[in-house]
Amino acid sequence: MIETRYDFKQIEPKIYKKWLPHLKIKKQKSKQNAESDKSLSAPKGLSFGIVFLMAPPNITGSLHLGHSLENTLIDILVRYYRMKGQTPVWLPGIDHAGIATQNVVEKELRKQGISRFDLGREKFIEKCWEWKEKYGNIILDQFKKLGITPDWSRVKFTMDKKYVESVEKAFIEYYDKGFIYRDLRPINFCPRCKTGLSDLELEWKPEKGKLYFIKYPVKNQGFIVVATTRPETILGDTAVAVNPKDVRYKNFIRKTAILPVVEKEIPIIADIRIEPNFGTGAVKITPAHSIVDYEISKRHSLKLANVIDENGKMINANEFNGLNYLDCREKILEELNAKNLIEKIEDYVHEIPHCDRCKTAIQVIPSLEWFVKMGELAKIAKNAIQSKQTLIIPNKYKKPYFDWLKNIRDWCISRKLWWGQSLPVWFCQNQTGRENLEIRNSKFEKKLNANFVVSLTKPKKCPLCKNCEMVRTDEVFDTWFSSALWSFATLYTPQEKKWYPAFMVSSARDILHLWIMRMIFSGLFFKDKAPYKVAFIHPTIQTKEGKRMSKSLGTGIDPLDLIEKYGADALRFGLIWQMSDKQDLRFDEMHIITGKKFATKVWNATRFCSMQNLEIKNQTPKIETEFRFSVKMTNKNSKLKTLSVADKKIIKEFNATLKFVEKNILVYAFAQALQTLYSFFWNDLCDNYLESCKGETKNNPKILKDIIENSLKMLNVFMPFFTEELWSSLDKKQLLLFEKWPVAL
RNA sequence: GGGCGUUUAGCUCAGUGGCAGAGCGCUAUCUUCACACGAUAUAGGUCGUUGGUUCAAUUCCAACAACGCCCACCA
Repeated sequence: MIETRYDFKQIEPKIYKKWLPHLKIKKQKSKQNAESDKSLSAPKGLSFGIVFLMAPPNITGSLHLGHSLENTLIDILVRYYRMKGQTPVWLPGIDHAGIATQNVVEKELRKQGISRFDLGREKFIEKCWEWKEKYGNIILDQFKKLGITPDWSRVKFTMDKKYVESVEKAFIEYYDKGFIYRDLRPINFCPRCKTGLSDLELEWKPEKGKLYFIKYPVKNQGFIVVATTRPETILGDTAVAVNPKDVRYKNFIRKTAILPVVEKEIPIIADIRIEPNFGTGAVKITPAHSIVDYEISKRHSLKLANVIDENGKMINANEFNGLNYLDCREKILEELNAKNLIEKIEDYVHEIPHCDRCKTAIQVIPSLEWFVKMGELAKIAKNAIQSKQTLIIPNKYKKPYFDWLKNIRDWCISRKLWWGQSLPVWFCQNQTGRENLEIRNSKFEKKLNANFVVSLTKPKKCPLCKNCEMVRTDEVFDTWFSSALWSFATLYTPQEKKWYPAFMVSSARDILHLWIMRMIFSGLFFKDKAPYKVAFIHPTIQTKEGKRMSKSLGTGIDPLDLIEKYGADALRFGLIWQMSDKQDLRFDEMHIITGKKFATKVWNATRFCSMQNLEIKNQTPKIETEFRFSVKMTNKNSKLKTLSVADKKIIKEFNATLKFVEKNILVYAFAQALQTLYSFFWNDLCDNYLESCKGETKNNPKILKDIIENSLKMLNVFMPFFTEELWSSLDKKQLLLFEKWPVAL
């Protein structure tokens, strides 16, 4: 007997407990798993095993709606394939998220008035582990509330011992194959986090400033005027550059300018990177404090003059030493003014990079860091998509993927953070390898690479000086270096190792480059196979007003609140209902209400059906037996007489719906599938057919039962909880989770 | 600066070379024995702007505009 009301708050947790023991993939059924069912149309030209990778959420806090959408859509596929008799394997996990987690833990400490430096490195890392234990579990619980069905016995964490080992091995393999080098070069440095950042971890914001036009004296030729926003970096200038085609400066090229204040001779060079139409068309080159200048300086073999340190203080700057760079700017301007070397000052708004995580303005300073050469890897990444080893869906994301690879820089993979996986690099204590690094010459690289060894374990004897106890570097990996290996580093056991490559991964588009692309070339580099066949990019969830959803802006919506209010089924319905292949999704709560109402509708229709059947049973038990054959009756030559016009109509409509839903699930058009199912159930089934069953019933009652039960099976992949509950109310022995996907009637 | 996307009912969005659709909201009626989280009926749109192709354009093409996102970073 079916209850009159469905109480999701009570029932959802109860149902999840029923599923839980069955989510563990015990044994891979040898041939049955991959490619067994030919009717499953894989994307053209692909054969596949049904392995899904969860994009491991950061342990920084709780989940957001993007996670809910992403994992709901994978769950739909997983449930679908499971009902199709496959053994889908969905591998869950969480990410240690180096800089992000370090920052939230620091924030927590700041509330108590302490910094990580007060605590010390070791204690701080302990705090991070405590954080991980707490929030890692919270996140997993949140997923369970959403009703998703990964194999929870295989949760991986990017700082698991085995995982870290894979990361170290990958570094060593890259290093041995010549893909990794160490270099002193300007990097984006966050003065607050005290670490370097990659280009992808910056946030650009406009800021009001001044553009100073400064006269640099040229030997025997008067002046050349350069425009700059940062006069203090004059101290680090090693050249003035103009565009080779710029006729105004034709006679200045290869001449010598006198650097003001410093009174040093610097060359005037020609480089195509200089834009003639901006400023004066002449640019001061400060290789140590500008990434673009550094690139120019490399082409012209210029020296690196480091004049600002990690704290924004002046160094190697004589009388200016120790000054904050802004104070230094004032002094320099005073001096230039005294010498009448300032032509003019204009107001100027320009984009300043900030730390993506803590929003502090970035300083560009030279630092010794580790880099991965991207040339070859970019080719691998490009080829994987071009050769269709991996499909990016929707197709439109291929273009940004390729564009990014065109002008790719080498990847800085070291971070000077505390929370993370440290590099397997051991330093000799008797050779610093750091002398005279400002001078770029043939000995430069030798010296740079003369004082360390790359090794998984500590060398017993220092191979360099034969004498010291080597010390492991305290540098850690960029989190993305580690998560780039996610597709195979999570496979610990021999059985798990067979699950490479996976079938599918899904993410929002903001990590297409950070994660998706890097995972693709990493997989191909280390395992010779692309890590998955399908990278599905789902829309980014915005507020209803089209604003970014973010906790700090107060525009975020907690999925748990919605589950509390409407239930997980309704949340899943609402998210999928709104999902299109557009790049954004403006989230509106009303669609969740629609989901909630729909669940009630289905609940009541099923209840009506079961009451009808009960009546039949009680009154005329013989009819029921007769109707058992009804499914077959629809075949051409069978007793069509027992079917009414309405019966035939609803069967036809059901079959069309089934076909459409299945087709759309397989092309990731989940919203279309769900909307079709919705209107079939509500309009065709409830409004028309079911109404026609009332009164003097000429319809075949078995048809109603069949259609409702088969609809529940289809609905189950979208809204698993209440459909499962209904199923058990219908006295079914087996969980709906394991029922077979319906076939046409 | 380069690229991408969006623009259809009050709101969030489907959709189509030939009477414009859904959900929510609104209005009216109905507590009829599955469901008021319901039923029935109604109102609401020159389908961003301007041109072009076509017998016919909301749909195809071009330009423009607004909004959003990504990439670059010009000192």
